[in-house]
Amino acid sequence: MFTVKNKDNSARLGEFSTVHGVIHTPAFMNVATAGAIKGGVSAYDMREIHTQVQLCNTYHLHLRPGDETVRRLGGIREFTRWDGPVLTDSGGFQVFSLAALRKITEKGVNFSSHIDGRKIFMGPEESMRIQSNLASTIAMAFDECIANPSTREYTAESCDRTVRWLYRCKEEMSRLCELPDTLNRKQLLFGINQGSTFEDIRIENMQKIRELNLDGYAIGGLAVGESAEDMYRIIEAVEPHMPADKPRYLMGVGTPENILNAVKRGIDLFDCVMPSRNARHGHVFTSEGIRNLNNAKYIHDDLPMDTNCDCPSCRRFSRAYIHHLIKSGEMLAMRLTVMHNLHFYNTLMEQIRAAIAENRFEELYHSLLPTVATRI
RNA sequence: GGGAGAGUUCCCGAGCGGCCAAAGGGAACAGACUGUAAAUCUGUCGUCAACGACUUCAGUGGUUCGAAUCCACUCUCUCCCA
Repeated sequence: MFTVKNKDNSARLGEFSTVHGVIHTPAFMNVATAGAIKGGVSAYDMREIHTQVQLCNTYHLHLRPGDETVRRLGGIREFTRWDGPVLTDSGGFQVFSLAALRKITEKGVNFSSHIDGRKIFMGPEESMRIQSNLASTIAMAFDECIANPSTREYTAESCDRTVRWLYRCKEEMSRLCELPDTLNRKQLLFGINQGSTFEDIRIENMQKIRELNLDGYAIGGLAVGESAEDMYRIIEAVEPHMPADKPRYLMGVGTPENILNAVKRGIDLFDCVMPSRNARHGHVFTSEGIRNLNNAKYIHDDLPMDTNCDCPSCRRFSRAYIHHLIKSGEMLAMRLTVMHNLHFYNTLMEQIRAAIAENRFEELYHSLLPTVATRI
């Protein structure tokens, strides 16, 4: 059940009620691909950094430890001890990112496992069954994330196939939710819009998939190499065709700047690997801009990573200490920077929500934009 | 005192007459990262007025058209025997 509480121009403040809790939107979902946020952040840390939703991956958990295993252990929420909402990605992105190891047919995709090279098949039905076993709050449709650039012909052909897959996803999900021993019989299903950078294909695709009346809609296949302008252009083109009463999720995006721009254009949900991955690599997002804590200039810097931050890391530790931990290869460095970056993203979303509630989103947008992408 | 071996660019370590400013690591410095095959990857790493020039392979002297590589002596270190 999704309700829009307030609209500030196109920016929306929403409440998304699920069986596993309410998600206040706009929200950033914290990526825990294999059931944990990389960098040593567990479910009990996630409350401290204001996480609302955990995102896990169908493909990874299917390979290891196996979705049947997760099911026997009570589902992904019980398994990871994260009691809030969980969104599972369908494995569709792996169709794209493991491109060298796969073959796509109408039925589905043959992958080569990145772990041991063994052949695995995944189609819409397999993806739904796995996600049903994982018992996430929200399942994503099995799609093909089209590479950029792609030809018009290939894009059209792939989108049509993804729509056919979507029908199969919905049917299989409905069937699974009817089964008495299904762990989450209220599992939600989101459809995914594709169409590369072709506005007309994007719109046509959106019109087709909204007919299925799914629980939410995602825009996929962006932030895969196209310019930010192209990305915003596509969002602007598609957004008017997305149901107003359903959550809208921009998959895999992005930088704080991207998020501000997407919220401004009516997007409610985000996820991205960037805050956690960049943190592991020493880059932290702060209220003053982006810092690279690898840099020698932090050797004697006794201030916290972000002087305006009250995350567990900034409340206690200095840039100099974290710089030293990075240089020494201490895993604590990653934990502290990852927690900070996710806290930064999660509280950025809180600021955005507060601003929309008070009809001052534009103001926030203009005050944040100049610093958020600056390297310091 | 006798014998054996070794000294290479910040460190470790290859090279054993020309293709050597010198492999490969490490360290250091910088950069990338957008539904995570990523605690990963890339670049720089003797000096300079830099598509070229200059100074380097413990030191000094020599052999050679040409030496980090061969010879002599010196210094330093390691090991073995007394």
